[in-house]
Amino acid sequence: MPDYILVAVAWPYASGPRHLGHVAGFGVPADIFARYQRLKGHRVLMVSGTDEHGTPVTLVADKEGVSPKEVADRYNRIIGDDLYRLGLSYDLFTRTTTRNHYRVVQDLFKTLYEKGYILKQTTLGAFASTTGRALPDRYIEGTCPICGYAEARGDQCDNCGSQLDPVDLINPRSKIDGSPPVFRETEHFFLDLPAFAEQLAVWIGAQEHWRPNVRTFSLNLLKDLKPRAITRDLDWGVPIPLPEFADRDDKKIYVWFDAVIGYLSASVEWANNCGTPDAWREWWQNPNSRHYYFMGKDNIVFHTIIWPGMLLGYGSGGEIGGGSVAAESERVPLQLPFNIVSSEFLTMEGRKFSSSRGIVIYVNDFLERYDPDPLRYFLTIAGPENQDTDFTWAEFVRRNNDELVATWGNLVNRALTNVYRHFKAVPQPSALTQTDLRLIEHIEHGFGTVGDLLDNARFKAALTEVMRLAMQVNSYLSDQEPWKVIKTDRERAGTMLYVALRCIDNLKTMMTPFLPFTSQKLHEMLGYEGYIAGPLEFREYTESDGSVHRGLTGDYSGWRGHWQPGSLPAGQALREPQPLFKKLDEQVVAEELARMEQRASG
RNA sequence: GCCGAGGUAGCUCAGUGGUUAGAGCGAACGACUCAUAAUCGUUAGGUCGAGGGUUCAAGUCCCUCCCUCGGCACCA
Repeated sequence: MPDYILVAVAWPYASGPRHLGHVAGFGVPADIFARYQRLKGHRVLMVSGTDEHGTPVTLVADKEGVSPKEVADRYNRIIGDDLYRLGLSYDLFTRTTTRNHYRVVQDLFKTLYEKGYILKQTTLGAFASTTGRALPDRYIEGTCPICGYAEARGDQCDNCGSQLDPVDLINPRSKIDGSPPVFRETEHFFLDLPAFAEQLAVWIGAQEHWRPNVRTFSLNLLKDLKPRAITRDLDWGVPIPLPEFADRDDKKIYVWFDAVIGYLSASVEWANNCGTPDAWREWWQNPNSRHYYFMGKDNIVFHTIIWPGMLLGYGSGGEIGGGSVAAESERVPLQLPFNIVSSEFLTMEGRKFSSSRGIVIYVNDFLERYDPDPLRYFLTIAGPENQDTDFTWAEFVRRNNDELVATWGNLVNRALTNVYRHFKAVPQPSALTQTDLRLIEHIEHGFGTVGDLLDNARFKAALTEVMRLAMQVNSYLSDQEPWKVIKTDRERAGTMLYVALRCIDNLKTMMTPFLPFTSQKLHEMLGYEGYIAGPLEFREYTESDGSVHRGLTGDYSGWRGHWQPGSLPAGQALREPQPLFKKLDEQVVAEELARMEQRASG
């Protein structure tokens, strides 16, 4: 494996609080991966931020009578708090409204434009007759000209499935205020995707390590590539960096064009924040680095076609800056993605998440009442890794009580309680039996098997394997019965408990990517000092124009943990054991369902 | 309509052409009672959506059909 790994996490959209489906799709898997790779000793750069431009933010702002920036500020804070509380170990979680981001986005736009990959075309656009704002196709509804369905969307009829053009709708109206739209010609910039079709086909065709659905889906898209508009008639976005558009408030860069560039701009910002402005090049201009992107399946096209197309087009041209500027001949092209880890969707009690219908569990709401590690456990073991999966409260309670608490929590608790009661410290082992050695070896073997699964982004299988190992330690204890042996042979009982603790110490390391909070707690109970992994922190960053923004970051270089068998020192004093997890009352299910019903009807 | 994904034990899901199709949970029985009434062991439970085909061999590959879900590019 290479030394430099970029963990690029999809940017949550800042039009509202994020729900469990969002963090299940990209946040938790990405963090597990990043934490694991750091424990392996690799240089990991994990970046993301809130995606703050685009129509939905302006709609929320209009509705509340505030500016889009105020909406973005609010949800940037709420989402950042969510991610912090979930322990998502970003090297930088920033936002798309920074000067740095604008500068990098404009550089890419300009470079692509100068190289001829951005074309200007005139199209017919819809605008609200009331406010004059542009209406994306999705925000127009009317009667379907094909089947007569009265609530067809501007781009597609949900009834007959036909693809539509909003101009063809009968009796079209704005979904926002019901007024009829006006159609007029408008000029836009288009990314010339067909120019990259051949290169993309060769590249994607060679990515046999991608999840099959990602690869197949992307190859299919290539069959019919069209230039894609990368500007919008909107006042909220990154300005178009061409003289005739610089001061225009009615046309900005399309939110998705700027959002994917965030991976790069956040890396550049991170390097600046660290006082090493060229450090981002170790990931982006290093042919040996590997870039992993984490997202929900709805974002695949942006990460396998559009962003790679932009990167190919940019090549070694332009210079993003942030330090020394290399001569053009010495520039290295930007790295393409190595893997696109796309997840499916999480549904909620059998239904699609829907904020408007109250079928939703917001991350901040969830974390008010429950701990982050049980949620991380559930989202990993039962999350939408390969197919849509369903979140139900009954299943959450069961997974927590019958799996997490019963198997892993109880193993830790029973072992530590025994040791603490009789020894207060890691017992000094005497000669180890064949059984002892076999168990230790078997658990240590897990670093290989679990590690391989994590390298391949098979999080569910990896966690299942760790749980299986925990069961074997439980089995060992039940079989050896140190609590009986101690009455006649204190030395042998101490040895058994030493064996169990040594296995638990190793399982703790394997659990750390999945369950960082309780692993840290266990780390301390085992008598260690310092952080096995963490902590996260918020910092304020001031830019050249004086604007200040908050970033989620952390100094992860001080992590004590290593993805390898530990040598638990005999004699190390333990701290008094506490349960790692809380057992949840069955009543939680009824309470939470009632809460949801109330929200759905209210 | 087109494209794609799925349909495997009561539930949630693994399964890379090759013994008798697996795991966890649930169930039954037994053991243990150190531990958050947790744990450990044993057992039961499946014509792998239906029907054809290829093959020495099919849950796995091919075809047809049924059912569920997703995407279809100016929502992000």
